Amino acid sequence: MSATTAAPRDRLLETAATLFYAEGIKGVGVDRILAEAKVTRATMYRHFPGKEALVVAYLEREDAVIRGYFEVAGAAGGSSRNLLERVIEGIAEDARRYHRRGCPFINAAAEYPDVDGEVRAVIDRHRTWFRDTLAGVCKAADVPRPGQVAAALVLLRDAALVGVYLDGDRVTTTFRRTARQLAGLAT
Amino acid sequence: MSATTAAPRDRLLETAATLFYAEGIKGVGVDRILAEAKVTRATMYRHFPGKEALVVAYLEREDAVIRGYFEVAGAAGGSSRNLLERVIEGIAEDARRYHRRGCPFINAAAEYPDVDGEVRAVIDRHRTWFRDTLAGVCKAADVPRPGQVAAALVLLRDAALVGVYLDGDRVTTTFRRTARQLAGLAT
DNA sequence: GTACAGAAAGAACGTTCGTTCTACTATCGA
DNA sequence: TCGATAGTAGAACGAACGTTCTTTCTGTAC
Repeated sequence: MSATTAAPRDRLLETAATLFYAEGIKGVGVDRILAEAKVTRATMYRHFPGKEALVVAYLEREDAVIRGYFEVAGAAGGSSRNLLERVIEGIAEDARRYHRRGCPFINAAAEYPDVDGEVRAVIDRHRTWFRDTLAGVCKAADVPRPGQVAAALVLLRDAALVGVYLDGDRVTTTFRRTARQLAGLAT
Repeated sequence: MSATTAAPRDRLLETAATLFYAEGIKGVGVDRILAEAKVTRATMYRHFPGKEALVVAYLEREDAVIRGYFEVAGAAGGSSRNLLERVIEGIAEDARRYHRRGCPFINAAAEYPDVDGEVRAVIDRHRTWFRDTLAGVCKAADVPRPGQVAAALVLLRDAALVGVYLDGDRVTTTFRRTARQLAGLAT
């Protein structure tokens, strides 16, 4: 079972995602992706209209993974209050372990200023979903002013991801403490 | 008095700063900067060793502006508690009015993954200064646990800048409310 | 067996990238 | 007046960019 066992399209997306996240999008050329994915140019352009489509697919994949986290956490049972606790803990752990280079969506937005582009549309969809989902969790947990708290938690998650990247792990402590305080959880 | 009155170096930096912030760094070529600044290639390479030096100068300029804000606010007098209030208000206003495309440093970091590069060094210096300065303000204002509060305020400021860019002005309300609450100010 | 689709391989397109270079001109202090 | 300095103007560099193309191979379904 060689490294090229997976389907070309999957290798392409996997490689692109890794490189885009680690080195920035404009900083990674198509040639580089093709070489590391061991996929030829023609194959890539059969699966994706161009580089930007690859970027969109990368972000949509990222979005799907995060939605998956929430589905698993929601299905796991436990009280609503406990779910809120696990969400906060999950964000901190995710930042510390899997997103040491910051938030893929925030990073991509830095490189794509055009509000009307497809890239920004994906980012927008993800953020809207996240904000709404978090508000639902807060409401279910009987948090006073759930909308306000959810909005603040969204801010804090952005900050936690940026903070781990630029300032190191210690911000996760600040994130946990601040988030729990806002949500009215035991400190 | 034509548009090219200012010294070439100043025009260069002004133009580069505007373009880098508005469109991202890797997305803006040297040719573009030269054309809009009405400066020739040779002149640019006389003042700056290369594009990266222009990026560093852009970020250092941004850093200097923000330090200037704090100097003015500090010299203006008023109680320490009032200074803390003005700092929070200043961050919100700055995000809403002058940084609608997010934080220049966070955006630049998204495009420069190399921790050892000069770009990341400038970013690091800025963030360290900001964190320390904010801790000093909190301490002077007799905020309980000033270190913790300052750390949380840094997180919130990152989030406010990102939030205004990607979600719109309404996050400044969340920022103000959350920041004031953490700092123990009247809501 | 034949036909067809997907993938591999690689040449080539024109454009832009950052950078270097030469040559000419304007300014200003020594 | 001379010579250094800084700016203008524009050609040119090799490399990388994203994209398109033709050709060959290899399965698999009819």
